[in-house]
Amino acid sequence: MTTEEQITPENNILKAAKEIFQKKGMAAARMQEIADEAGINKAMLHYYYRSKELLFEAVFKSAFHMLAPQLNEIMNADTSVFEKIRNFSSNYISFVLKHPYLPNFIIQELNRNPEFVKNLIAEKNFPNISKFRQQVNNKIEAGEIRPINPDQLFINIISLNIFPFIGAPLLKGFVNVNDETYKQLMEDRKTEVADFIINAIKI
Amino acid sequence: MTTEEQITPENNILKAAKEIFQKKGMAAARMQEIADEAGINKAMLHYYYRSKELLFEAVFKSAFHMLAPQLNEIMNADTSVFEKIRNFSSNYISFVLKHPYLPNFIIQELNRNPEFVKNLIAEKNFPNISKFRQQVNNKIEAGEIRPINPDQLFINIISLNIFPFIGAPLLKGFVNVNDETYKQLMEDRKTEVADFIINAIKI
DNA sequence: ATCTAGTTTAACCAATTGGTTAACAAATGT
DNA sequence: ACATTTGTTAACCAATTGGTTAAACTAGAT
Repeated sequence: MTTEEQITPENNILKAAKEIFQKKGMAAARMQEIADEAGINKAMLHYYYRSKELLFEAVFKSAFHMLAPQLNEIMNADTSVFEKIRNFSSNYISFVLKHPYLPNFIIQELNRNPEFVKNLIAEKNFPNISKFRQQVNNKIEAGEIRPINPDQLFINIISLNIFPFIGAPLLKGFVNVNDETYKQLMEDRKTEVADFIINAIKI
Repeated sequence: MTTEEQITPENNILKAAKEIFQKKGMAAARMQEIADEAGINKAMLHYYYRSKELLFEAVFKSAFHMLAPQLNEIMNADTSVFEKIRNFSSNYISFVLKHPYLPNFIIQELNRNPEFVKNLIAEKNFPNISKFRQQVNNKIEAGEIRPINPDQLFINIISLNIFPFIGAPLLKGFVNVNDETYKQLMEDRKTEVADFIINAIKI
């Protein structure tokens, strides 16, 4: 009983808008282009979503809701720190390989409009890492992992999983590989990233 | 004898254009806004740089040349792998703390136009990591560090150093800290990141 | 059949944008 | 002193953009 994607005009528009907004960003996206992508008249966009700004917000929230709850679920799950690191890395890389434009879109638009994050925090499923923090501190006290600021560890986990996608064009140049080889590197990271992190903190 | 920043009209425009382009991106930046920032007439922008596209390219290359040579120098220096990791982390974080918009600007525009990277690769100072690769492989054979694909290690180094700046708005929300506290986290990373990486690979 | 509500379209509009132009001012050379 | 190049400005322009409108089409209700 997954949420069936109905083929309402709203969803059709949203899908087209996602495509264009995520590829070009808010400023460079054109309403006409979105209408073409959706195969409808431009006026329909304004009929269903009042303005470009509102359509963009709908797209952004939809995109964010695809990513954030996953993070939340994993971080608050009833599993060990190491399992969380493994699950998150594996799940996120798999997910992003299927939606390559998503992370860059979110990061970019949050940089463009940092206040936007306040809206997101207010929502119910906004990721909360307090449980993770506690678990890390417990492990440190138990002498099972090296002393580390849990926030820094969290930042490291996110960085290692997300940046390789956002920085793909640059990194492809640096390591000098073609798209296919780079994709294989990303596949490998599903397990490599977690191993790397766990090695870094395990005593 | 550092390259003195002359106060020619070209440099004045370039500085203003950097400010605006890096804050808003190519598409959202307005020529009038750049002119205002530079305190000159809009027509002057076209007098010194023919078009928005060319002005943007000048800004982009100038920005890239601030970052890439540093990477190249450190990676090709006559120092050990561990020293390179420490130097790079410390230098880069210090540098980016002074130029917070830079990494996001470069990453964003390379995603918008991935072919751009081909131009950059052709330039003389484009980072080359072959020496680093060789050093890592030697260390692995010598049994001093764990087996790891040098390219993956390189990607990890870059990710851990750069993403916390690009993803700052999001990460500030996740770890729930204010700007000042977050900046302190970044200061700490000058040494924490290198420690983390070295712990991950050292046997 | 016809009324009504929602849906769709083509034509239109005002504002903005990158870019040009032609006249004017300031140096620079002779 | 004069001419020529270089720098600067305000006014202008064509194209594009997000958004509107009024008329037409559809489908269900009566």
